[in-house]
Amino acid sequence: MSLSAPKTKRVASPRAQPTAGSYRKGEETRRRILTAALQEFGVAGISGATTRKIAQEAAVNLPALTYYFGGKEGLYLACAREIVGEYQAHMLTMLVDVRTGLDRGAGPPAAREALKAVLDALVDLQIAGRQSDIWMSFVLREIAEQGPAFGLLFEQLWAPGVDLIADLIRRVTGDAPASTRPRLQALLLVSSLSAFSHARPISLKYLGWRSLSASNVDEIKAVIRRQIDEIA
Amino acid sequence: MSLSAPKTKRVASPRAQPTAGSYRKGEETRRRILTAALQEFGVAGISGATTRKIAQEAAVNLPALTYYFGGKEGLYLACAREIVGEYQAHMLTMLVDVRTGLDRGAGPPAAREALKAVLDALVDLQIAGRQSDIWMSFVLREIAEQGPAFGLLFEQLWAPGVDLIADLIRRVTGDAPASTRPRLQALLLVSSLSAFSHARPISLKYLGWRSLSASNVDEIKAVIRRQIDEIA
DNA sequence: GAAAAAACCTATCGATCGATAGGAATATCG
DNA sequence: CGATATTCCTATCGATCGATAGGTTTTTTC
Repeated sequence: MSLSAPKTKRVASPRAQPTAGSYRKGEETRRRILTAALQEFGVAGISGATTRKIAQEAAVNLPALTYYFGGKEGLYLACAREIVGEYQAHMLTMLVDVRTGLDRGAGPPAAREALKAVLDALVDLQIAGRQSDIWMSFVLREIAEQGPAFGLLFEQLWAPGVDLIADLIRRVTGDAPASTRPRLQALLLVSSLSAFSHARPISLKYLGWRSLSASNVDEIKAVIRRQIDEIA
Repeated sequence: MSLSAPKTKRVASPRAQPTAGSYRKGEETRRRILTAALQEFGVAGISGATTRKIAQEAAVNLPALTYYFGGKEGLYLACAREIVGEYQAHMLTMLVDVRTGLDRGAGPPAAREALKAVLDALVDLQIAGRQSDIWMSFVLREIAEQGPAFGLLFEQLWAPGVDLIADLIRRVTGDAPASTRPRLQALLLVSSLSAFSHARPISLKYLGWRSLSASNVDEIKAVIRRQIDEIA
C-alpha cells in the first residue's frame, strides 16, 4: 500500500484539512473544537493546554480531536491558521488601502494619519475585540516560544504588519530606505501594545481598572495617537 | 504531633528556606538547582518545564528538588524571589537616586535625562544582560499567566519601576498628579521593551540580526532615547 | 430503503509527569 | 573516633497526558 505514512515521528494527520467530503454536522463539530482549542491554547499555551479539557469544552470526546485535526499539534496549527485568517479578514482591506496610498506617494501628513488609523485598528483588534485578546495571547506566546506555528505567524501576520508601519514611519520622518531606525521604531510601537494584550492583567491591576471599558480603550488610543504626533 | 501539615492539597514544603542548619556543599547544590530551574522555567514556563530536566541539568537526582524546595511550585517561587533579588541588586541604587532627585524637585530637563538613564539601565538589564533575557522571559510569562508568583513580581518589581517612570514622565510633561496619561505612557514604554526580551526571536528575525551585538543594543537605546526626547 | 461515507464513542495503551518511601553515603563537630 | 545532622540516591507509586484500536451510530447518496 502506498498510503502508509512516512512515519518520521508520528502518524498523526489522517484528516488535517476538511478538503474532501464532509457532512454539514461535521463542520459544526470541527468549528466547535477549534473555538475551544483557541481558548485553551491562548490561555495555557501548547504545553499547558490538555486535549481532554479542549474536548470537554467542545462537548466532544477525546478521539474527535485526532479525527478532525490529526492530533494536538495539528489542532494547534489549525488554530494558528484560523487566527491568520481572521486577522487578514479584519485588517487586509485597510492594509491594502494604506499600501496603495504609500505607492501613490502620499506625503508625511497623510502617512501620519494613516499610521494613526492602522494603530487604532490594531488596538481594536488586539485589545477591544470580542475574543481577540485570546488570539493575541496565542500569537505572542508562540512568537516567544518559537513553537510549530512560528514561521506561519511571522510570515503571514507579524512581518507584513510591522513592515507597513515601518514604511509609514519612514514616510513621516524621511529616513533613508535602508535605515533600520524606522523598523526599530515600528517594532517598539507594535510591542508596546502588549501592555494591554499579553500583559493585560498586570496593566489593569496597575491602573486600578477592573476591565477595559470603551472609554479606557479611547484613552489608550489617544496616548498612542499623541505619540505618533510626536514622531519627528 | 503538632508538626503535621494542614494539608490543604499538598504536603510539599519540608525545607522551603535554608534558614536553619545547612552545610556548605548543600548551599552549592541548592544554587545549582536554582540556576537550572531559572533556565528551564524561563524557556518553557511552569507547565512546560519538567522537574526531571531541571534535575538533570543541575546534575542532581529528582528528589533533590523536593528536598531543597519542597516541590515544583516551591522551586518556581524560589526562582521568582531570586529574580526580584537580582533586579533590586542591579537597579535599586539607581531607582533610589532618581527618586530622591524627584523629591528634591528636579526640573523637566533633569527628569528627561533621568528617564533616559532609567531606560538605558532597563535595556541593559533586560536585553543585554548575561542571563537577564531568561529573567525577563520568566517575568513576562508569569505576568501574562498570573501564576503563583504574580503578586510578588507585581509588588516588588513591576509596580515600583513603572511608578517611577510614570512620575518622571509626569515631571517632564507637567501633567496633573491624578492623570492616568503618564501612567499609560509608562506602561507602553516599558512594554515596548518586550520587543527585545519576550519577543526577541521574532524581532531578530525581522531585522535580520543573528544576535544582539553591542552596536545593535546601542541602536535600540538611541531610538528609545530619541523617543523620550520627543515626549512633550 | 439499501449502501456507502462520515461521524462518533468506549475502552485502553504506553509514556511521562511530580512526588515519595526508605535508606545509604557524606559532612560536621564533640 | 564516634555521634549526629545533613545530603544524596534507587526504586517506585499514582495521576495524567496524548494517542489509538475497534466498533457503533448517524448522515448522505442512489
